[in-house]
Amino acid sequence: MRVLLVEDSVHLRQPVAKALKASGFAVDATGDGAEAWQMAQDHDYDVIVLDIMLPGLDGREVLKRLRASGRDTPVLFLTAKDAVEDRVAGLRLGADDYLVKSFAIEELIARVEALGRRKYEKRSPKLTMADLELDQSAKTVRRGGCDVELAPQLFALLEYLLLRKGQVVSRTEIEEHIYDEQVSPMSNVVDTAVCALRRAIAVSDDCVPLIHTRRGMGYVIEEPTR
Amino acid sequence: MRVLLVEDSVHLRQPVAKALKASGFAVDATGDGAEAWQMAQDHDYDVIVLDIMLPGLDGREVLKRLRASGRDTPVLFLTAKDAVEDRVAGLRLGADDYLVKSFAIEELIARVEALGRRKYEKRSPKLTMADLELDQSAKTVRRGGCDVELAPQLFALLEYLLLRKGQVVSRTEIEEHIYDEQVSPMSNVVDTAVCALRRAIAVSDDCVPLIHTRRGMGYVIEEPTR
DNA sequence: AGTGCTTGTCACAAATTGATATCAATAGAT
DNA sequence: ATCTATTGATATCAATTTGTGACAAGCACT
Repeated sequence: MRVLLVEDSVHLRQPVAKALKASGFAVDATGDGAEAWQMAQDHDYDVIVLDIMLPGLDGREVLKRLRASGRDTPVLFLTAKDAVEDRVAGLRLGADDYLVKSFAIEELIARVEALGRRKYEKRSPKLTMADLELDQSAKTVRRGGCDVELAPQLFALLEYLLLRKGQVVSRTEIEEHIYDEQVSPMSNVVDTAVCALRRAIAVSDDCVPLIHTRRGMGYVIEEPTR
Repeated sequence: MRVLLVEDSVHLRQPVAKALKASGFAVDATGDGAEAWQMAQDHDYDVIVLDIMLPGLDGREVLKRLRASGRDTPVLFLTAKDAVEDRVAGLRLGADDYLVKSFAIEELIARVEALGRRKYEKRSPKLTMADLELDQSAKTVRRGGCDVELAPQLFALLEYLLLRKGQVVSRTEIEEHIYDEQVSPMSNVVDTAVCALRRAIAVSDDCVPLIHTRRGMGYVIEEPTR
């Protein structure tokens, strides 16, 4: 999942970005409203964390433009004040959630996770398919009763595939959701990651393969009905 | 929109129910956890507002059961205390939002509306014809409940034919849409592709042919009405 | 109407091209 | 120091292309 973090105070932005990354998100961060708007146009983020008070463009304005351009990316507002009318106004503008500053970082994480899930219409933090089970909040994976340890990136990949199970996911889409900005173009990171993930979730010899290749299109994770 | 309100304190339940009704929601209210669970099973609510502290079943427990039974109804938690770990736990259980008691009623309304709206905003683009179904974004095709795997070019061809269903499409048009620019003039790529596509979507022996040739003109994809 | 000619269409197989899997080595992070 | 991520090279595999022959439909001429 890829998150855009917009917050002008470096003292807040840095630790938050770090914590989000530690939770397995790909994070792009900026402190400038106009730049944020630009980035949001360039990429379809899974969640946007948006400070209201910003240099350049105001957070509200960024949200307004975003909605006007038809994007329905979940947005979490960061508000300095606790005034009710502010929150209500934010929600009516199309924000999905807000936090009052002085929040605990773990709470922000939990909310960003919840919003991310919502984008894919999943309401439970557990993703399953056949004998495979992934718990988004506990960050654990089991296959047929066997615990599987996945490196963060592989976990993120599996999570993304599961969120879109049954759908063919292109390399580009994977790249954009799993990795943040610095991705070198002509690289086979995705291939390699898929290869590693396949091996990792093949817990026993008689394991049905779940991740299928659609040549020229991408990958699908699908029930082995066939 | 139908809302289930679960809150044991009558002093809170009554005015909230009234306000929700005034905003145009159909409201069912109860103060008992077990009863709430029962009601949630009987009816597929658009939003559930759930107090954590409840007689009978605990709010958390209700949510857990709800998710376990596969319901993905949006849930808004009402928490008495402002303890961070409580909120985090709730969100991790699959709640979509929460409010700390002492909230303003208009804020609750705004949030319930936001949650309810979401449910009806999703749709994946699908092209269909007879028992054939093509999902453009998932890049999947089904024929009469059977998954069909199509190579990229065949997929593109079928997509194009479906976009122009009922119309006769010339070879040249197909060439121009499916193949970028350069195709050697005297080539039968299109014929070959159509042939392959016909075979691919003939999933069973008693399949009506959908792609018809118009001699000297091109191809049409049409309902077998005739 | 029937016969043969012509042209458009279909189906197959072989060849080409291009995409993908996997490995091993390096760079980076914890 | 160990684990993880990234890269590039290579072997493998599958989709697409191309060429060929058979086939069917339309046409003209008898």
